Amino acid sequence: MAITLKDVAERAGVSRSAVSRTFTEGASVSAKTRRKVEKAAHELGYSPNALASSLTTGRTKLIGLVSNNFHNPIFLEVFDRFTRALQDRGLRPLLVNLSDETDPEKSVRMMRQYSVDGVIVASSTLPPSFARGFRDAGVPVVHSFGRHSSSPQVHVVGIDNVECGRMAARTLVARGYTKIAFMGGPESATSTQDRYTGFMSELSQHRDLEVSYSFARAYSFDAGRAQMARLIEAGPAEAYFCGDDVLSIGAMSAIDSAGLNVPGDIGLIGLNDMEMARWQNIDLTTIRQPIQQIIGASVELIVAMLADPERMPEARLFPCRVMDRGTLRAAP
Amino acid sequence: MAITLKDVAERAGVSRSAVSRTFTEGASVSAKTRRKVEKAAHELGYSPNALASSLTTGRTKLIGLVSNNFHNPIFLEVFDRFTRALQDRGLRPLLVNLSDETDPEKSVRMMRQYSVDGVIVASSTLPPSFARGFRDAGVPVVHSFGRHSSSPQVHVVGIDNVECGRMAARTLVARGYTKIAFMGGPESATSTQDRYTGFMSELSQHRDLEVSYSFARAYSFDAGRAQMARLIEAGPAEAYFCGDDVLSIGAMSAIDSAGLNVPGDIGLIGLNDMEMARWQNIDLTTIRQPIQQIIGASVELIVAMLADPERMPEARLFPCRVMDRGTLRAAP
DNA sequence: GCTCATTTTGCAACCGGTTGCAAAAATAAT
DNA sequence: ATTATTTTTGCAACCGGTTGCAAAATGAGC
Repeated sequence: MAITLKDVAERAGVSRSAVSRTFTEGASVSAKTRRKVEKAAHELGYSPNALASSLTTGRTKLIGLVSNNFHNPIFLEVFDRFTRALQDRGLRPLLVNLSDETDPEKSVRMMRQYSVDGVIVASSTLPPSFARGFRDAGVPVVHSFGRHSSSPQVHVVGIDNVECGRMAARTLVARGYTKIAFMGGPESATSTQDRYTGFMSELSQHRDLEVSYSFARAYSFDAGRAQMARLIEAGPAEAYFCGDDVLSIGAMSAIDSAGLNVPGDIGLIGLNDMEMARWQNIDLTTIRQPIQQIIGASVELIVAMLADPERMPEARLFPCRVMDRGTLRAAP
Repeated sequence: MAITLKDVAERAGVSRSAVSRTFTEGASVSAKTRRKVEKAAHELGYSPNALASSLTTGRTKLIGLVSNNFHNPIFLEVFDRFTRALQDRGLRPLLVNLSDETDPEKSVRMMRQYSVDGVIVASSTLPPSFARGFRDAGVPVVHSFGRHSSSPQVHVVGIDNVECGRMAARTLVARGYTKIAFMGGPESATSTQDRYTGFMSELSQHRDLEVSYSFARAYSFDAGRAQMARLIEAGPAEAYFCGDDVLSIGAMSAIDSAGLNVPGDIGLIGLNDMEMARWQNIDLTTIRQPIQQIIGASVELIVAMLADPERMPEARLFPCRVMDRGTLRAAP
């Protein structure tokens, strides 16, 4: 059915090696045979079988893109950017949706079966051990949006969530709020834990403030709305650092439904700065995570690992900054 | 480096064929050798190379998932559903982002190089000819969210956009609006064209109504907001059928910014019923597109084509219905 | 225990490419 | 024109599996 190397070779009247060589970068072929081969290939509509060649070269140009965040709008941006960045480098993303899969072993085996050249784990909630599973199996891996550590075991690209927590705390204090709180994402997420740590550590220096915290059951609108409704019921704080933007929007909606006003009655600051945060009817004050750079660096790193799999793991963290919009009151 | 069939065979003291057979469904192996092989495989941590086996079997279990809608929040739901549905059947989605790629030839060649078993084109804007390119290359293809025709050349799964246009028109008329308009997505999108056609054809029967139309430059928040701002400037209609939900939300924002009120001053009805439409601070009246069913049917069809590539192309259309929320006034 | 049917097994060829190596051809040097 | 050097070419083996076929092993029946 499909046209193979052999067909082209016969038509061009050369050996199979000659054909193979015309299609591989930097191989030795004379201009004359190259022309002959290209002509034959074109006439037959031949395109080389990438998978067959991967057998001998050991390269598939397949990159596993593993995520469990298929419900957070920001991940549409993430997938868009990742797929483009990979495509630009001639790599192909093999998508793995972890949403209902709990066993890390399974996805490791899966990726090995398809002999991907590398894996990008894009998740702010999975523990470092997950990415380590790939490394242990000898698969180059980069954990994007992951938790960093001083002695990283795998490449991590993302932000300093602890510092972001501090930044949020400082911002709320600077705006003169005295009764402030953390409304985090799921407690099991590493990003939640780190943001909590930073937030609390910064505030521990201010003995005059009333500080509290709670967690939503997921990074989702519904969870944010439900949690904020509970908080309002119990008597809310003046301002909240929400786990991320989508939680903030959920919280906003609950505040609205309770007949209260943002930022008049309750101030909110999110994290991510997803596209939607800029929508004028949302206009969320939030901490901007430089997605584009994180993804750029992630792809760069995975490419570097293809060349040198033994490369020492590093953590690349990008600075975040507050995007001041309409959900916090002005500084006093 | 990696463990191969041969390694397992040696360790188990059997032939390579025996090992291969224990790992292929319905092959003839005695219980005894199967035990030996499984033991050895487990000890070595062997997992078969899916790509190598694809060479002889002609099956990669790779499905190309091609889309150009990486900016519409609804597509996060779409990707989530697709990846899960495919995974559940042991298939792997190979993601192709068409956003900045214009040449269909190129993606066809790409898919052929990776010898995907089939392709799902998930797009409401690409013309039928795009999917046909795959079919012509001998690749099984399903066009999800695509335009249907009476004599489909490829499998199409989606909705009847013309009928949806009519439905929107009927709804607006039933609510007593007399000055109504269509604010479509990009004019080049097949979905826009069809919805426009249906909308207009339904309204052509009502000579007493004032009907107008315009198009936004994309299915996006910004485009919807900008377009509605223009319309308000020029003197708006009483109610709009917007190309999709994200356009509606953009429009809502513009109406809000102009100091007008939804649905008091301007009524809106969208299309899709994405998760966000249900958010209480958006609460969009919209026409529900049964995404889950569309995706289920798409995957079912692609699987069916794997078994029988010659299967006659069919169009599977699912009915839509109006989700009545807060952006249209009640019937008079 | 022997024959015959059935199951299990290994051999070897093949899938569609790549690549080391030595022979052949082209080019450069004398 | 002859020889030395470089480039191009084809052969053959290999990548990691699968599979048709015939031989070997097993089991049934007598």
